[in-house]
Amino acid sequence: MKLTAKGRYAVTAMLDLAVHEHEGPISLADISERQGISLSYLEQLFAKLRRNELVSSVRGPGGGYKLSRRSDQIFVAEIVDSVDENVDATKCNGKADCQGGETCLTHELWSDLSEQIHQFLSRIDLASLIARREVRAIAARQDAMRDLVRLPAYELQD
Amino acid sequence: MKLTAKGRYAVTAMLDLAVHEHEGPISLADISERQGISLSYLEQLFAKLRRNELVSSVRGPGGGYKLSRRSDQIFVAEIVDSVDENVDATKCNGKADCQGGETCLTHELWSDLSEQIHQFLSRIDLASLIARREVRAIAARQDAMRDLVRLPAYELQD
DNA sequence: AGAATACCCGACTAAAATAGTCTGTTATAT
DNA sequence: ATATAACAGACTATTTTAGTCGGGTATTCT
Repeated sequence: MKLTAKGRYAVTAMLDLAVHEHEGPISLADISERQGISLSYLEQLFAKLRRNELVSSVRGPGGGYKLSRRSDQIFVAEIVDSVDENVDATKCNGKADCQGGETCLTHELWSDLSEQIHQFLSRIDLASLIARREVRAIAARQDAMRDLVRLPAYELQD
Repeated sequence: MKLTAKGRYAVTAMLDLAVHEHEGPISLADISERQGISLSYLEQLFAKLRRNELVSSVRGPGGGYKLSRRSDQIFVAEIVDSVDENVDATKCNGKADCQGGETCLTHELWSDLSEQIHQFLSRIDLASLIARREVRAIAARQDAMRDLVRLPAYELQD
C-alpha cells in the first residue's frame, strides 16, 4: 500500500465530511478552508472518491458532497486506495517479477508488510475516528477558527 | 516509516550478506551481480549501513563487508531506518504541526500507523528471513545462475 | 432569463524525491 | 608494482508529487 500526502489529504477531507455530516451537503470550498487543502486539489481527489462510490455529489448552489454510506461503514483503507492507485509495497505490484523477471530475495517480506498495513487501515472506519477525543477537539477548534474569520469585526493577530 | 526501493535494496543486500556469511567478507561486486543492484548504488547504501554499525568492512583484495552482529540480532527496521532517513508516516515527522502550525485532523492516525509498521519490521531479523523456505530457494537459484554465467562455454539465451 | 454557486474534467507544470552515475582517492593483499 | 575493493561526494536524469489553470455543466435563486 502506497502512502503519500495525497492519501492523507483524502482521509482528512473525508473525516471533515463525516464530522459535518448532519449539516447537509458540504462544499469543497468549506473543506478547503477548514483543512487547508487547495480547492482544485480537493476536486481531483473527490473525482476519484466519487468514482469509487465513497461520496455522492449535489450540484448547484447549496450543493456539495456527502458520504454515500454510513460513516461506520467507510474504512480508511478504501479512501487511501481510491486516490493512490498503487496498492502494494513491493516493487512489482504483487506480481513476483521484482528482479529482472525473477522473484527478488525479499519479495515475500514486502508483500507481508503490505498485507499488514492494509489490514490495519481496513479496521479503522470514519465513525471510530470521530469517536476519538483529540479528533473532536481539533474539529471543534477548526469550526471556531472559521467562525472567527467570518466575523469582519475581529482583527486576527499573526 | 518511509518505505522506498532504497530501503528494499538495502534489506535485500543485507540478506544476501547474511546468506553468504560463512564465505568470509563479501564484496559489493558479488552482491551487485547476484541481486541486480548497481555497484555505485550499493556503495552509497553500505556507507550508511556502516555508519549505523550494521556492517563492517575489510579493504583491499579479498575484502568486502560482513555483518557486524549475529544475523538474528539484526532487524529489518534498523536496516530501513539506516538508509531512509525519514522515519515517520506523518507529514510533520512526529511533530504535530501538520496544518499550518496546528495538528491536522488525522495526525494521530498516521502516527499510530507509523508505530504499527515499525513494530512489524522490528520483529523480523535476518536469520528468520533466511529460515524461510522460499528465501533459501531463491538464494540457491541466484548462486546457480552466477556459476552458469561464470562458465564461458555456455551461451545464455535472452 | 440570468446570475451565482458548486461540481466536473483534463491538460499542464514547478518542485521535490528518487535512483542512480561519474570521478576520483585510499588501503591492502599478492 | 599492480590489482582489488572500499571510501567519498558531487552530479544528473527520471519519476513522482502536489499542485495550478482554464475551461466546462448542472442547479438554484432572484
